Amino acid sequence: MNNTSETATKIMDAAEGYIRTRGYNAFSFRDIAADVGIKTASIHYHFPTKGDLGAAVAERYTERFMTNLGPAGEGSASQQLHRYVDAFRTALALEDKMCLCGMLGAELSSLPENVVQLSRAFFTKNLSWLTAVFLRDEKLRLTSIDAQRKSLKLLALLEGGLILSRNLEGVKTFDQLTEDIFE
Amino acid sequence: MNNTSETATKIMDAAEGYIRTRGYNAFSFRDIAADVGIKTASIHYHFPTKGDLGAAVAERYTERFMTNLGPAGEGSASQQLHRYVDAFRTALALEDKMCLCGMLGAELSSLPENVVQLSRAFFTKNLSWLTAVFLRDEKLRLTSIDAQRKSLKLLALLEGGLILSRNLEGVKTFDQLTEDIFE
DNA sequence: AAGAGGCTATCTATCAATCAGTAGACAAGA
DNA sequence: TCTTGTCTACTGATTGATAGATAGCCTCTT
Repeated sequence: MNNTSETATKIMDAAEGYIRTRGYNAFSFRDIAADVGIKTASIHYHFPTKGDLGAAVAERYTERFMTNLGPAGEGSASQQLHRYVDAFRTALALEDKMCLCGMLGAELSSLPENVVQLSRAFFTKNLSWLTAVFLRDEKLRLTSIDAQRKSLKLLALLEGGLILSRNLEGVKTFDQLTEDIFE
Repeated sequence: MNNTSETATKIMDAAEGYIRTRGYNAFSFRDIAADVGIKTASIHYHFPTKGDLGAAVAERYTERFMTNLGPAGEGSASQQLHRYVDAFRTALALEDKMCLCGMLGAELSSLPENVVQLSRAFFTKNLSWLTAVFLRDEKLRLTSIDAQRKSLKLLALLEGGLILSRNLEGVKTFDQLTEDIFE
């Protein structure tokens, strides 16, 4: 049950791909097994239940996402905002994928409790990071509460923006949505 | 196969409820049958396949949603915008439900083709309605393109806002997201 | 009026496929 | 020998869907 082994990584990769395109309830252990080239029983060795797999994927995704962003205090606020929006844009442009936690957050009521908590944690971590960036922006000079609200609105715009973009005109739609958020 | 009969309506009500809370792939004919008080075979009489049921629900939802909004030219632009945002807010506040097509839009890649098309149609109809309202706003004086972009951004904010609100602090979060969209 | 036929809407019973999950054998490597 | 990781083989439950019986009701014909 070593979740950093090569096989475990491949399983998580496949699961993450399915969740971000179809949703948590639209993939099976069979799908994963076929992709990785193993039997379904082997998946259970690494991740005892589907909920465990979902939780591991959510945790890894959040960690990787935050690591890629880097510390909120790094570079200029404007740079950091661009980097943030680009994290979403790239997923859409290169792989036509949703944000993992945007998808899980929508499916909320049909998920195991631990997955729900990890999805929520992604949102709160993102909001903290964004709020710190907005507070550092010298042009804006925001109060703490205003920075929080601005973060909330940006995150909502991006999560909803991914849904709309995938259903309408893809990256073109996404770019129309995000073009003027940097003032 | 009369989809306006009392039973068909109850089936659609139940299906809509499940889709808007759990998603399309997280409910079964058994769930519906239990709610309505019939057998699963009876559902197939009214809606031959799950895709047919999903499509009927999406069509009814869009129709009802647009009817409740009324014509884009009615009342003041500001009134209409408030009414629009309130349509989303009410669903969240009273029943903790997503927008049907926000949910379907997220699950895009795991849905039957006709359901995808109807979900997309909901978005385009909403965007047309919003654009017409924004263009009528005398304070804003927007170009057609700017009105379209503003519509896109509002819809994305609301769809993403529902996801975040359900995962964070409910209506409180939603109100923080929408408080200043009326300038 | 009586009854035959057809339509509507439900039921029982069942299907093959798929689901997540388990038990236990087996092989390779330490 | 013990651990790690995979396999075969299986389970019981659930999935969407089908076949066919049945009952109630309406209409047309005799």
